Amino acid sequence: ADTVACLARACAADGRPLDGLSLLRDAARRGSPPSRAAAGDIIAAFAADGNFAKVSDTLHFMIAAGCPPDTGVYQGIIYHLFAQGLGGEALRIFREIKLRGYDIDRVLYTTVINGLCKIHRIDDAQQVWDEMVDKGIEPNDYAYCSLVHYYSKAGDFKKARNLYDEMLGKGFKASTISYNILITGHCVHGAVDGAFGLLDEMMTEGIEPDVITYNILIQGLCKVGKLDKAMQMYKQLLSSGLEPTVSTFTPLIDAMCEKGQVDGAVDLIESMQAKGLEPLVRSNDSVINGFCKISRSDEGMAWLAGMLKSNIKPREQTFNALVESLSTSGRLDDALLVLSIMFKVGFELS
RNA sequence: AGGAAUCGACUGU
Repeated sequence: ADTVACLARACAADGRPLDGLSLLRDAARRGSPPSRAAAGDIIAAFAADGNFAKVSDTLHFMIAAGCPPDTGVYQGIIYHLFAQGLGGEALRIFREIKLRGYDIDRVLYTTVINGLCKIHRIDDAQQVWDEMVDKGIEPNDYAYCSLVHYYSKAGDFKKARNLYDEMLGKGFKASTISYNILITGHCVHGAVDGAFGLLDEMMTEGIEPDVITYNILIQGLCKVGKLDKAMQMYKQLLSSGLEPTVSTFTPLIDAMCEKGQVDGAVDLIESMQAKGLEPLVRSNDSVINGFCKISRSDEGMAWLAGMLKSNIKPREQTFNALVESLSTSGRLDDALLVLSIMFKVGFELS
């Protein structure tokens, strides 16, 4: 029976929950009840795939086999429902298991609080928080961070900071993640000075920024047009030994193309590829738009050819910009060629 | 025991 459970969990981990479920069903038919852990893993795998019909099948199977799901199983389902924009269904299940007498633990409460924050239902989140506290469960750093994240993103830095300090007052330690949350809020609202103040603060406390910290700062700087400073942060990221990610480059490429520094953007794309990172489609669109903007539409067209060769489809507005740029620079034949490609991929001239 | 928090990705403007 342990072997069945082990194999079934391996199937779930490998993204083959259907195979895992058949194993458990066969075993149950031969008289051995499924393990909760294995069934739980299978349910989580179905939920991660958005296959909630199979989640429901597996739940019914567990109940019928005399092995009803525990709160951990429901936590996984609720988490994935929120993640896939099905918060209403998540809340319905949350209410239902409470009615059925399940004892809700801290992780499940926190999952619901976080899910509600993400869909901007802060009042409901607060209500669940209060319910948790009434039950004698103290919010931990995860729960605080969910609320801090909400207020931070909403631009209510005061409230975010108050909650953050309350968290510290309860003995939870500041971390790279908690600082990243505060820094994000400032960057989203263009308050880059505040963001850098927080960066100083964290480093003074001996908390090291990670690649996400840099990504947030770079994005914030690009947003307010401080491209030089953003590039400086990119270099600092490299010299501190961290590995950049796609999200490190995306705002830099965008901002450079926007400012007409298309050669710099192309260099960045080449550095990405040298590191094995593929730029987003959107970055390719930016390059073409950038070339058009600085009247180098021939290079924009060459970039388009490269995209098509790699089976990447530019946006409709990119085609339009290119057609316009080619025609104003007198390259009518090229403009018509691009136009024909545009129609072939199903786009219209604006 | 495991399962919950940060940039990003996807979709729209």
